[in-house]
Amino acid sequence: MNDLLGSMKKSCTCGELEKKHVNKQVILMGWVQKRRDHGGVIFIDLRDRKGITQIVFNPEINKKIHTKAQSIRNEYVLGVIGKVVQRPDNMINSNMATGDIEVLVNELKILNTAETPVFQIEKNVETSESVRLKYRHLDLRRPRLQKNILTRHKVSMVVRDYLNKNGFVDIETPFLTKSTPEGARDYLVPSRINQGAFYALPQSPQLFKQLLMISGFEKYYQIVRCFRDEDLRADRQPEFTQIDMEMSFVNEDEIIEIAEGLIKQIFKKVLDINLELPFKRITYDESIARFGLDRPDMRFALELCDVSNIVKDAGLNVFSNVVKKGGIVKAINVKGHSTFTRKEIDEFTEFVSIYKAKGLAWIKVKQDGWQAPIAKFFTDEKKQALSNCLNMEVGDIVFFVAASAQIANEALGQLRNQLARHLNLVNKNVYKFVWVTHFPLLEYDKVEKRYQAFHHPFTSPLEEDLEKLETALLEVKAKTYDIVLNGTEIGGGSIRIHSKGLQEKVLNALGIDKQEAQNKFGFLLDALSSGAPPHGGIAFGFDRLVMLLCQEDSIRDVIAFPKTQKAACSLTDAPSKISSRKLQELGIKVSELLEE
RNA sequence: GGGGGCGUAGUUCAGUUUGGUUAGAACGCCUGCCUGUCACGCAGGAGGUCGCCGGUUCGAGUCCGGUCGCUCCCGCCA
Repeated sequence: MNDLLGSMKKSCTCGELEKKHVNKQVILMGWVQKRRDHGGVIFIDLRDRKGITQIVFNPEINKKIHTKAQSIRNEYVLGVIGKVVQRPDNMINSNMATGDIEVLVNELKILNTAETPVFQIEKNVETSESVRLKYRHLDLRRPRLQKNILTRHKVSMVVRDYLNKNGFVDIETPFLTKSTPEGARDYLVPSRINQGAFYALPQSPQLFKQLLMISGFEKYYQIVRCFRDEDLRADRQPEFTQIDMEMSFVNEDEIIEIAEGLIKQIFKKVLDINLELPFKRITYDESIARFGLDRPDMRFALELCDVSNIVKDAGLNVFSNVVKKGGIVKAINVKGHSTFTRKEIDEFTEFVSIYKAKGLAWIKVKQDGWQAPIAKFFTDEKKQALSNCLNMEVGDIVFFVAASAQIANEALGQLRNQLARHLNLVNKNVYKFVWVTHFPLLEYDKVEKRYQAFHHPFTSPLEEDLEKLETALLEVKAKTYDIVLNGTEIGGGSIRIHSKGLQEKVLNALGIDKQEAQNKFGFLLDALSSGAPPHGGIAFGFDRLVMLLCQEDSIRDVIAFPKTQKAACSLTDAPSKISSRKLQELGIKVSELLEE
């Protein structure tokens, strides 16, 4: 039988006692981190969220309590009353925050016993993720997740504080909402009252925050859950959190400025790092040209170079044929690494094949000339041109990918990051931000055979590109801005369309005719015609941001109760089957194929 | 939908290449001893459906087929 808490009240935490508290009577409560039973004296490390304090049971001081303490095991929950005493000089533990003192116990309550945990509640005891997820309540006791979750809390506080002070209003938006045709797959919720009809969980509060601007709130924010029914990744969960913002009467610069201020505050308050503002800005086109990706890691150079014009008639068919078909040849010069082995090059070749590159050509620049299978195809003149373009010097190795622009850029951009990892060029303690602006408004989906919004269908085109809406859709750039930190997109936004006419035009370009537009977005179009102010906003991936601040590799490690890659919760076993009665109530019949 | 990795004591792993006696180690756990430890120490002990199902074989942790789970990635994620 456990002891009752009664009127016992924690007087301090296990992390705060030091020399100046000596002789004080204290009441501590917490979990047993470790017991060391010497037959005579028993030491117990008592842990709470703030730290660990050594408590001592001495049979000479209190025989009865000492006897009781013999039954204590790891993770038991204790309440103790005792006196803070200074440790003898030679027994001070300098590795411990509270190592100067210990607490001599004169009253002990065993508030709860505990089964031996399936894994040790300690730092640096490796445990597989499946076990950690199944016993998440135990994993959350450990220092790593405690720290991450507290960091997450701190970020959230800083965000709220900053936005509140800047006049933003926290407004909740519905979770039970309308399915939209564009974008990710929706999570659906059946309606019992309207059988056969479904709500969708929001992929983001996009339209609601625009409506709030139309309602005149001018500055909105929310730290809000979003839902997308797509396959998971280390940085993608089916439910995730955004810092969502929207402002009226602003242009891109004002939103970027507010967002930069927010990031600066977070880094200052959470990591005590002073970021320099403003962050660098590059356009989407420049980002793709120089780094191959729309989320460049700016911690290292290794820029890409388009060599199509030089190699297209160099007599090397794999290059010239690609250029003839409208593709490109891009190259990356890895300075000073002509020492790459055959095996390393093979690995890089295999790496780019993930991104559909069919091969990876290379040239090693040696003292006595080029060493490369493709070298013989180049005339001296071409060699010189290539050398100049890529700044090739003795000791360098250059990699080439020839493919469609999309594949070549993606493959070489990914290779760029891979090379940086391989060569250890990335410093984990450096934080390089960059804004990537002016994304295309639309892209062409070859599978669906139609245009799709690159960002979302409510994004405003650049004013100077409005005419191209009629003539060259794919050349229209948009008023967008993504913020990228060390190669990870942590946020993005846009200026929205606030005129009904333009919105209809863009929907039309997306292949949504007037009738369909009215059905699906009628409420927005109506609102736009009711006096909508110019407005725009941004959303940050809260989990990703916290992940980077915690130097974790997966957002699962900054979410208290994450899902597995099959979108299941190991702790609760969700999702699970439901009774036929409940299904009936909802008017839902599960396909026979799925039933056993 | 596709490709890669992993699955052996409570936990982390070795053993699988080349099938062969009783499947090992560390940590944890249990018992006893121990009055100054803090990775306490000493002595002893318990603990395994080798993910699951099937096949090959005299014999399978090991080989083959299937399946489930975890994970990384491609596709997907406006």
